[in-house]
Amino acid sequence: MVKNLTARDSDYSKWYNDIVQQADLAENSGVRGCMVIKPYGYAIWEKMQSVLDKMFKQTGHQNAYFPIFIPKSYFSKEASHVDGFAKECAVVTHYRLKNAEDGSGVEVDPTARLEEELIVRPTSETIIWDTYRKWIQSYRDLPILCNQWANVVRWEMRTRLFLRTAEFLWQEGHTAHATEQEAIEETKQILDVYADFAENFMAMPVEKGTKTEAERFAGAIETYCIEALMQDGKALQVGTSHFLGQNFAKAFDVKFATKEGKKDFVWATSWGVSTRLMGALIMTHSDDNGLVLPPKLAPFQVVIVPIYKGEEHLKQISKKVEIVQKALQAKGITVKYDDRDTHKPGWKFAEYELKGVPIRLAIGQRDLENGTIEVARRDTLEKETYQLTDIENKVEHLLQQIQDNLYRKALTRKEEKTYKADSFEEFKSLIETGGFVWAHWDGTSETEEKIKQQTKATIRCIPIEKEAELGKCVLSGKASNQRVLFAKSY
RNA sequence: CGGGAUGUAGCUUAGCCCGGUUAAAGUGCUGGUCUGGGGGACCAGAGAUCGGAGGUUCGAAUCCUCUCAUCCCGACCA
Repeated sequence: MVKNLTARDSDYSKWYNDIVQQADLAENSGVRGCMVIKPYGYAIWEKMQSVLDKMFKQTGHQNAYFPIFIPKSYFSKEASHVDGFAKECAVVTHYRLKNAEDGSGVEVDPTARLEEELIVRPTSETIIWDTYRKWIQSYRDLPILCNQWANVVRWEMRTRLFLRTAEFLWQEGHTAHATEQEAIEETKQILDVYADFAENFMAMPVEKGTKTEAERFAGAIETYCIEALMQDGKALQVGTSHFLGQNFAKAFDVKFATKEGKKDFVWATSWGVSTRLMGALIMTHSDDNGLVLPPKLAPFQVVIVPIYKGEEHLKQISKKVEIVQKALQAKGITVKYDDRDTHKPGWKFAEYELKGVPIRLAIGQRDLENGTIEVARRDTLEKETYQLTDIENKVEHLLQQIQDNLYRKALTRKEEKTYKADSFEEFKSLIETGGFVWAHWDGTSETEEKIKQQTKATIRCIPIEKEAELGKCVLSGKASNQRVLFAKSY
């Protein structure tokens, strides 16, 4: 029987869950709010990691690793940081189990209580700045440019696979600088790296900007972000880069001797992207037939399906396939040849479509006779028969075309769903429709909050390249010199 | 934490209101035959202490009580 995906139009979030499960990306686990990332899903994450990791290294960063546990006392040192995370921290209180006396299994040994409780990291600023204090004495020790790939835990009430889970995987960069200017530049540089990655690898257009005070990272002076628009018209924050000022340096007493021999606090940044990118990737390109992957992030870019009758016939085809496969691999194209006899061609076609493989090649008797191969592209679902000659160049070209086409489609969709509103009535109805709405805002948290209460829309970001435009706040009517980006968000 | 709902085969569910043979179906799984250019057909099989505990009854998946778990809505959420 046909596995049926829920259609996007009938129930978007069910469609999303169906894709995650049926494309073998992830599933819920025995632990509430925590997911199992399955091999195929993890392979996509590994692709993302390897691209980003290269980008971080090219910009001078090094990887390191800091502990998953943070002493409670460290956590208390930066006041707003505590406020931001306290409500969703998992806490380790004991270090030993024992057999229950009634034989019902194991229980926590009450005599093994930790003297100081440990927080499972929701983010690592505190433990890292406690460490940086020891690393930094002089301006000569700066800058420090570290990144870590790690898991973090935030005890969320409502979770969704990839988009919001209690445990998730991410990278967190933590840098230390001698000057404010340098730290701000670092923050912006990383934002550019994220935007570059989103657009050129994920084929996902983003808006760059800064967060309002209400949406800012707990402990940051300024939070920069990239925001993407999903197919259902809701925004998703996909990356953040924070200028932390001297907040953590002061909280952890990290000072350095300047060239002039004076003491000053160190300037800091932190930045991260997480497995939420997987959710963004799914919701940006996929359709009612399943996942659609941009070639640059697909675990394998091409799948080859043989169509045959009997073992002898398969051998003949496999010989031909081997030649094609080698030619493609020589081009650096990743190929999977699925010659399993346990599944039929039709089944395989549907399966790889569901899994978003960019190009499918099929080869059968007809092709053996004609020296051809069938080429199907996932993004448009078009099928064409190509001559085998020079197939590797044709496929290489097609992969690039698919990558470009996905970006163009996503960009068009984003532009179509981006509006300007000049009255509150207009604003409300556009927000209701779904999409990005540019509107004037008077700059106060009160207005921001009122708008949120009335429309559920939040300010996603304040654009960086400021297009000065005088206007009046869409709610209060007070003067404003710039539009900001509103949307309902995940 | 407030409101609502659901637990029956690996998965999705029927049966429950109105108690009565051996708990039903689809899908998935195993074996076989035919098949093979878009999730194939047929045949034969395996698979469930009906979430758990207690109670009512001659008899409980079904009724009652308690309990556990999960899901949805709200609140909360860089």
